[in-house]
Amino acid sequence: MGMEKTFDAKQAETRIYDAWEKAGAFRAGANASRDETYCIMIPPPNVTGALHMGHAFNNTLQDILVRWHRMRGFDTLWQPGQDHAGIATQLQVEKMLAEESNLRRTDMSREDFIAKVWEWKGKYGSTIINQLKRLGASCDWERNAFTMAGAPGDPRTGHENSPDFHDAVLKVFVDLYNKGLIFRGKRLVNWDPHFETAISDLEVENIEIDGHMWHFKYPLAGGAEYEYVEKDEDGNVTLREMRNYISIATTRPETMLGDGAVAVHPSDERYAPIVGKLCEIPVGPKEHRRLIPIITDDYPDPDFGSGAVKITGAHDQNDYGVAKRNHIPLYRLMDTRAHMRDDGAPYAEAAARAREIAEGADWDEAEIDSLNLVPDEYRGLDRFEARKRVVADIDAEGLMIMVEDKKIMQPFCDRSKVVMEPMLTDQWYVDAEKLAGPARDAVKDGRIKIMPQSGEKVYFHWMENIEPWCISRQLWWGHQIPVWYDDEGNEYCAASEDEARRLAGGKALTRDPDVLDTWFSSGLWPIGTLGWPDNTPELQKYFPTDDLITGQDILFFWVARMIMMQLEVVGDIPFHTVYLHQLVRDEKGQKMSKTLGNVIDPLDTIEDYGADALRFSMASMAAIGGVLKLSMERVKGYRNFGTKIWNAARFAEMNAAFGAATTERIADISAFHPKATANRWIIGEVARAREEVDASLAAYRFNDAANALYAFTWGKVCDWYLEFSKPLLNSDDAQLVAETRATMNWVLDQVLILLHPFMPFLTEELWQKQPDRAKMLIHADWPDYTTAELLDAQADREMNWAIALIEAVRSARMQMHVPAGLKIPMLQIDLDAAGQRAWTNNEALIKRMARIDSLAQAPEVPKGAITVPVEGGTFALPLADIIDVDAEKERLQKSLTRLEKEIGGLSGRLDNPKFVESAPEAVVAEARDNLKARTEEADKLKAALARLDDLL
RNA sequence: GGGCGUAUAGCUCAGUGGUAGAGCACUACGUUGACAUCGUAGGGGUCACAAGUUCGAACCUUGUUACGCCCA
Repeated sequence: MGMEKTFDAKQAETRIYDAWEKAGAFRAGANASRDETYCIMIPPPNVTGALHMGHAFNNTLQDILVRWHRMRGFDTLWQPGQDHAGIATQLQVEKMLAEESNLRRTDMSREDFIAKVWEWKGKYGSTIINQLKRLGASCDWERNAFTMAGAPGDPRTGHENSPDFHDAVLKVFVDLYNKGLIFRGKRLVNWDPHFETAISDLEVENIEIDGHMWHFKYPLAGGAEYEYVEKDEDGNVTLREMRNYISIATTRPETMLGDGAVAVHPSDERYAPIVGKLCEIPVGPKEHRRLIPIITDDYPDPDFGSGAVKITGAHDQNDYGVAKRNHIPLYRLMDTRAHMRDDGAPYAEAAARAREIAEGADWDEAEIDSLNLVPDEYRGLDRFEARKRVVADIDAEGLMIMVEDKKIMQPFCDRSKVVMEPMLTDQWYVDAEKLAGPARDAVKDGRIKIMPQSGEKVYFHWMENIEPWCISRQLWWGHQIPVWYDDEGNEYCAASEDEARRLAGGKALTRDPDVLDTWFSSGLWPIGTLGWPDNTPELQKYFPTDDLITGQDILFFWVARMIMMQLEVVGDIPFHTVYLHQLVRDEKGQKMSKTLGNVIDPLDTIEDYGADALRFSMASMAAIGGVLKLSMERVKGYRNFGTKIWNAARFAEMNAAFGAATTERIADISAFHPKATANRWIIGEVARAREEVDASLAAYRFNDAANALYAFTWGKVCDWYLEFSKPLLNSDDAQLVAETRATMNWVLDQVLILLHPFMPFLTEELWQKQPDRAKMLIHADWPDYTTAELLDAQADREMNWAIALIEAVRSARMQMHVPAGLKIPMLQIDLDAAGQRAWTNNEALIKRMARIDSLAQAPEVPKGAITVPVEGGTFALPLADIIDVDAEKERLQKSLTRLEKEIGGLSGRLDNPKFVESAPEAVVAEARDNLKARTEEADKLKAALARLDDLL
């Protein structure tokens, strides 16, 4: 009963994975045989997540590194876990509640809602973990961590052994607060009107959309007029007219209601006559039109639009800066849903007060914030509806100059996809600038290496322009901020309410309702998962961790913050190397998105081609800094590669060289010295492959490692060695048969070992077909033999000579249309000693593979024979009956042309005295050798061509 | 507008100063006892463009063009 013809991935993968898990093969320290540790922290997927190609790519690379280190005997930990993903998870649960019981979050208490979230997490939160298992990820799942572990209400399902992440997060908050690195302030934040929470700068996506730019007249107060003069570059007057207004352009007319000023550049002569005067916002009830001052500031660009801009400090980042500099009030127009405010005094009252302020009355921030300057008829409207109404009203009054269609950049919230609204609110901030210094230095001085190197440049650029990090979110699902307030608004920051009350001297306290940005907690991932603040054995052993493999897109979100926070909290770097990879795109290079419909689900791919094929594809395309364009054709190709390996093993098994049928094994390769050149040769090739794979992986060149394995396994083992082995295995020489079986058995084992990190399932399945395994392949010992030990230079030369001869004969046969099955005689014209030895040692396999039935000596190439030049000699194929003279001439001429081109290049270089002088000796010597060899070969071809001419 | 990149075979991409590579696709032939998810043999390149450095440039420098991503 032999092996099947193909590997049944569907049937085998879960079985094998279960066996690994059951054996505890992934546990921290499993298979450790040395003191060195190796640790990777998984970028924690969201509990709401489902595996996409980005995860598949990211985790394939991690798994390759982890398996490689584990097999090499490092004390290895791949720390898994999940992120509580504040907004995403809250949204998911709110949706579920709405569908199931038509309830809104606010219909229940915060505690009850949180309980629902935990319940949801217990039910659905492990989806992605099971998917990672399908991919073959060898994480230590018993240590699965969770960024909300230990928070109130945690029932501990799915992360039973996670350290109390919550405690760590609160401790860090309190510490940073006490060091003055966390502060609270009223600033303009990015506000998500859908989720009604602040978000950080990084969570805003600027997208260019089709918009409009409206140009309006802001009439001067009291009907004043001025002479408006426009000049061209040379100072010639191009327009001169009397105006009673100033022209203002805006993409957001609804915010006009909150204008606090109109600003022009101080050097702008056009408006010099009216600077300091008041103008009227052309909207709202006529009798209460608000007046605002015309001021100067460097912000307006005189060449853009009219050169005058309206300043709405509470609803635009740039305007906010201008307003702050010029003491312009920040009038807030919208509520948390970005509807026009519907609170406070009637418009007439508010507008009257605003007028006093514009004319110089004193004011404070609290008063300004309470003033609702939305005219009564717009109150409660959605901002976009308000925009339409404002535009229509101004137009009706004849104050609209024009409206341009324009591409505008609009900020969207990356989660809710609604237009972000800048909003003036109280929020908590981390003083990121203070944390940035040490984080920058860690990369600058090389303690942390970021790959590709361009990532470092991007990192520095961001670090040098870093802004305070807004960390409070107006959500319920998350780490609630550990700050309490007394009746007078004093803050008490402490890790527990008891502690806060002690600080407050027993006063009644209310806790800040906000929660922390999810990235604040994931920023503590490296230490938090290892049990910090307790000094656990794992923390001592695995921290700092080694490699961080993650997507380029979260360099700022996560990587930079981890570096900043770990350095601040424990004074050490979180990892040594950051490997940033690109997003996975479709084969045309487009982002995969639901709207484009080009999403490839990795689970479908695994279903169709097996996890190994997907993994190998990702590895082979993971060039440093490259874009990964995934094509199913490629995955299919690597599925075929798996089949090829499978069949190589099958062949070996049929020949008693693999599996249960194995008769010969090699205990110590360095003490094994086979006789046959082919056996000696392939052993050297294995050593080459091992060195190449190790060197590539050490340099994070996954593609080089994968491609080296592919070329070795298919191109050397299958294409040549297995073919060479056929005559050897059929030999009458029992000793020869035995050594070939032993060699083949060893070679296939090495193929399985070296490929295991890339294709763990198929290789483990094959490995276990041989019953005498001491350990599973996942724990097999990674080899350390070298070419210095195992490569036999003479065998190498001989086999390469034989391969070249076989290829030359095959090529000649094919071009002469010799039937593939036909065995033909060959003549040896001349051959040096090395060639002679190579022939004698490998006669059987050369004859078989070139389909030669006999070799005879001949003094010269007979007329009508085909010349086959090789290194150190010439062979000929007497095909007088079959030969097509023209075809042969064409064949020879083609080779000759190619050679002559090469010869031309080589001699050109060698004739140049400067080349001989300046180039390294080795390069010159190589060129000379090449020239000599090429010239000899060309001479043979010329002679052959001459003989053909004789025939005619 | 600023920053970071990319441009090499029909496609997707490697390429580390010494004269061009892989996979897929394509063409022809082929079931010879591992494998047709295969084998054998082929065809295919002005390395975006221009200038410079160098004995020598796909590779280093500068500029141009086109495209991508990030930030405003």
